[in-house]
Amino acid sequence: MSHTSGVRQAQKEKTRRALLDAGLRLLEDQSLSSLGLREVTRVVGVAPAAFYRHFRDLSDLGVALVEESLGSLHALIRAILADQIGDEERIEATVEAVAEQVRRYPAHIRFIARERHGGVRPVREAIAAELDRFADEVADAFAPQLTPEGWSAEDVRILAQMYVDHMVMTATAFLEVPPDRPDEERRVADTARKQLLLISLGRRHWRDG
Amino acid sequence: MSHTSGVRQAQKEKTRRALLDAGLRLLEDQSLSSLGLREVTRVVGVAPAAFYRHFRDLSDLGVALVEESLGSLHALIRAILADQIGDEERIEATVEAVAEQVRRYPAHIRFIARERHGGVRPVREAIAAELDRFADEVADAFAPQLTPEGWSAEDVRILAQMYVDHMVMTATAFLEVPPDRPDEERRVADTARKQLLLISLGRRHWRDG
DNA sequence: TGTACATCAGTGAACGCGCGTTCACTGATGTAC
DNA sequence: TGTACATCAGTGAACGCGCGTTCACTGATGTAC
Repeated sequence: MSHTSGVRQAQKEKTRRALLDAGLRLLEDQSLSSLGLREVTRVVGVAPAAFYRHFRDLSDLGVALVEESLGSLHALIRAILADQIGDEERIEATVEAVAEQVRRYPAHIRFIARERHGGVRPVREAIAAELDRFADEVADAFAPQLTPEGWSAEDVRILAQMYVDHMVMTATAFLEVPPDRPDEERRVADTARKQLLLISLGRRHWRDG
Repeated sequence: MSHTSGVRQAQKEKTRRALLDAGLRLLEDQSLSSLGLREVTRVVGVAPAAFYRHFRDLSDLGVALVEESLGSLHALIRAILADQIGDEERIEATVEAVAEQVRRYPAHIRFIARERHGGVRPVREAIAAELDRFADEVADAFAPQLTPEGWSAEDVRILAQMYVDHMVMTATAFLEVPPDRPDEERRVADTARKQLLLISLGRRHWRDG
């Protein structure tokens, strides 16, 4: 089993990580379709040709970044959904979790926001697929409560999609807050909470509206 | 007043339009930061240097495209807001208007969606400024009804922003429908209407929630 | 443990190519009288 | 209306530059015995 423990393997993995990190860093001020392969290898300090030992091309690296970027968010959402808590606490927890995620991984979030509708199809498709899986999970978490209230599966899914879209929107709103402006950050959080509350109110009155 | 009527002036304007159209067309499958100046002039059939008679650089052309892209949408929204009609009819009219706009100007809408968080700052800022003006207008249209109900100006503005964001979201959802799939298009419209209805229900119960 | 051979991540030089920008120019359009 | 000069949108050649990709290579790591 030299595959997982060798020195060579570990060094290769280290270079791969460095390429991903350099790519992500460079993507803070440009989009994937204008990122250069040589630019990435220059930051890492390896020869341009070394890139091909790890990725077929830059869109391949982009897809790897999608998985990494949405992976942590995914785990986080699942944790919030699992908790059996009331609407208002859930809203509070969701907005705080999104804020924290943006604080910790701003480059990942920016990458997703930028490339979601960006110029590189495989990356766009990877993001769309991940966000769809998100919405499915949210729908599964809502179904036990809403189905007995008379909600159809389609309507539950529509609501779930709205939550996911709102989360992405909120994340990008946090991103646009300049650093060291906690007042603006609070305003964004406040807006997000109110919007979630509005959706929540709509949901409660859905069947009697 | 040779400025508005001369033959020379008219020909210059024609070339400028051709550059904008070529740019927009090329931006259907790539993002602005990877678009080439020579690529644009090649499509138009002029020398690369001719570009500089019309725009300083490609991000300058991008900003011009933002104004053009959001201008027509702007007029359209104002028309919907001006009509004194009920919630459900307004939702119907809004979704249909967005669908029609996407059918007519798909490239413009795609451009906005792509560059809203894209890699070119001046363009991002132009889009953000235009969308903010949208939200202001929507807020102004809602205020007369909501203020007497006890809504604060901030909350009206938050609601307005939610509508604008939802419209952009719906537009991009329509864009992702493959051509000649009226069934999928209907599904997107249905989802958009239900989401707007949910927001509308939330709004009605805002003050007694 | 020691030796001989295999693997393969990273090198460095080379390639052809298209890019953005500059410049002096041309010739049709515009203006003054 | 006709003439002489000014303007300026578009030309075409030239420039230096960095790009992505290829290739045979090197030398440290891994494997078999």
